[in-house]
Amino acid sequence: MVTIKQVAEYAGVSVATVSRTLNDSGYVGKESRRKVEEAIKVLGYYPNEVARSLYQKSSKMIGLLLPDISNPYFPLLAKGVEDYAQQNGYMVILGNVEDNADKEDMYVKFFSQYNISGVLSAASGKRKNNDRVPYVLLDRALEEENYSISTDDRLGGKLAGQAILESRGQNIIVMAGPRHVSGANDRLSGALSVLNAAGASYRVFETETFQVDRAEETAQRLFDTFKSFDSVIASNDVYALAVMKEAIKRKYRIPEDIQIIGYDDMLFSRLMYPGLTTIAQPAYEVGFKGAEMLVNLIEKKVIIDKKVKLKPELIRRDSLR
Amino acid sequence: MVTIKQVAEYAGVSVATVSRTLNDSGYVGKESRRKVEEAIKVLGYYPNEVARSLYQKSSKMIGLLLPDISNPYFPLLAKGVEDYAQQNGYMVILGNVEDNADKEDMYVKFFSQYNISGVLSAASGKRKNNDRVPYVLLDRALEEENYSISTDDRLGGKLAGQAILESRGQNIIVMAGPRHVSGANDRLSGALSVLNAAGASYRVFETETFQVDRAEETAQRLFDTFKSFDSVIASNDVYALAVMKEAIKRKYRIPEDIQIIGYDDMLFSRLMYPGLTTIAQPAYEVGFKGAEMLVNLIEKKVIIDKKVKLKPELIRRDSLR
DNA sequence: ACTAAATGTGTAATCGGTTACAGATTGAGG
DNA sequence: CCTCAATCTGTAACCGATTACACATTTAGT
Repeated sequence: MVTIKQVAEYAGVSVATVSRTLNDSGYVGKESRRKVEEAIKVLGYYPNEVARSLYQKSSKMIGLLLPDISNPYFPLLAKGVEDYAQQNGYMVILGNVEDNADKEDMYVKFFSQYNISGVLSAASGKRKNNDRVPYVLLDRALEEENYSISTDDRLGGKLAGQAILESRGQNIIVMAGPRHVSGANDRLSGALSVLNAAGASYRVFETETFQVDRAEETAQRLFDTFKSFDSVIASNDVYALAVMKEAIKRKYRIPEDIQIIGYDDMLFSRLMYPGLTTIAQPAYEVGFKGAEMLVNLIEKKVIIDKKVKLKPELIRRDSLR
Repeated sequence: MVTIKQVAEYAGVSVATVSRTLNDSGYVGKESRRKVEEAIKVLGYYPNEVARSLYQKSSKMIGLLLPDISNPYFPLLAKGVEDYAQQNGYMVILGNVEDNADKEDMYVKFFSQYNISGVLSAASGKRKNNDRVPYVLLDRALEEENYSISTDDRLGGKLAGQAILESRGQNIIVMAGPRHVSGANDRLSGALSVLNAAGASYRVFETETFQVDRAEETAQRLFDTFKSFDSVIASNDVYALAVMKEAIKRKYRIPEDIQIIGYDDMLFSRLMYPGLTTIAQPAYEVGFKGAEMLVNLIEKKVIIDKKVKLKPELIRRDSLR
């Protein structure tokens, strides 16, 4: 690796001058600048970020904490983060924390060992942000006064409820996601508020997990528990799919006999037959805007909103009448 | 942040002694060790990796280059990498390179600026590995003599071909993935070898991309191009799904009229109705073993196989007769 | 022409670790 | 009791950058 010292030597100036040229800081004479630029080009020099970040006590890296990369929602979010970061000269460090507070702590410690300049967290943990590092919450707006980007899940729930009402759902099953996921509660309460206002008749089906492997079994249980219903508001697309599969297996027609609405809009939701009507969450945008907010925080720019809520959107396909 | 200097001071020894205690290197007296450990505990000290890596010219970070995180195959792979890394004290830096050689170069440069100790790449680019950093290829075993972990795609293709033959495919369409993806070629040639050996009649349908948004359109084109066929070997699960959807839309029954086999085994493949029979790729394992190989390379342990090929597996569900 | 401000440059300290080297102490063997 | 090796420990150099400070040289203003 070529160092600043070698550049200085080649250019016939001191390392300070090279550094000033690199960072456009302080005064640098015309001729010196030319010689330094020449040397940099000839030697193919680029600065060592480790040395830089040792002195600055901060590197151009941001940490991204995810509860589960294999859940299809998060890769999209990660892509948004990565795109913004990359465009602004930051690197993303990935941490898969699996709803495990210890793992989360471990990562936060790791991060600080590497002088990471900020953290983006979609993980559940309520960190007491005693470390001075900028922290932005993704998709988990807690009550406290921290920065966050999230989807308006209550609105999403309302949208789903409205869509079902508009397509004349009479006998509705509302699947409630796990209680400990705050977004799931908001969706439920949003949906119920609309249903209640319209005086519709519905029943709530509790599911205790978002785990994919349990989806099929849960769908079976739903059909076994409730005899007759004509509409299902699923807690997410994976469950919607499982319900759809079970419905078709049991010879119901979709949407004629049973209509279904999902939540998330995963890529396969439109590849189903019939296409799944669902509430799209702007996962990519959550990631992108989260990264933007974090970088602004790091670079101490003004931030208008501490808490940004993005709007979900109804995607009409064929699983509603 | 508490530094080694403060620890030394508190313990009443020199920084060298603290460092020796931390790294179990050189001689450290019993009493000194005790005092240092005490001080570390009291002060809550943990070493700054940036400083360490500046001197060592290598950090405990590995770079992971992915062509597209939003493609559902890669998150699983990433999880495998992340799990192994985390268990062995390494951090993972994510780079989404999108089949873009410039972006890949940019990342490799980024990585070297951060003294990254190794790179795991699932990206297409054939890097002239002139940098001395350990490099392991994931799922892209090139001819050259570099390290790699990949799936035996030829075998996967054969498995698919055999499965179709066993379920009495008469008139087979084989979808060829993009030519520039080496794995896609291997699958194709594997499938064809089996089909040829059996003297089966088939036609090859070329697709030029693995992009998800093009899947539906491609499936329509397939049906428009070929009048009659009873079996499809799809280039991956997304395409298999799109073909299934189009088939159902056109009132074909699956698997009675048309049977379909996919490739990858994505999570939604079993949530379809009918469940998609497919060739499962051990994505998680590719990631995990790749990380293992890389870490062994970094730590200069002996490596038995430079090129590891993992076996794909047939997952029987309901889309074959 | 004379002073003050603006500009240009190099030396050395600093960031927080690791380690070569030297000097001190202890212990074993003769 | 002496010698030599083994064991401990501290000082200082080093990793590759940034920057405070001192000093030199221009430039501007009167």
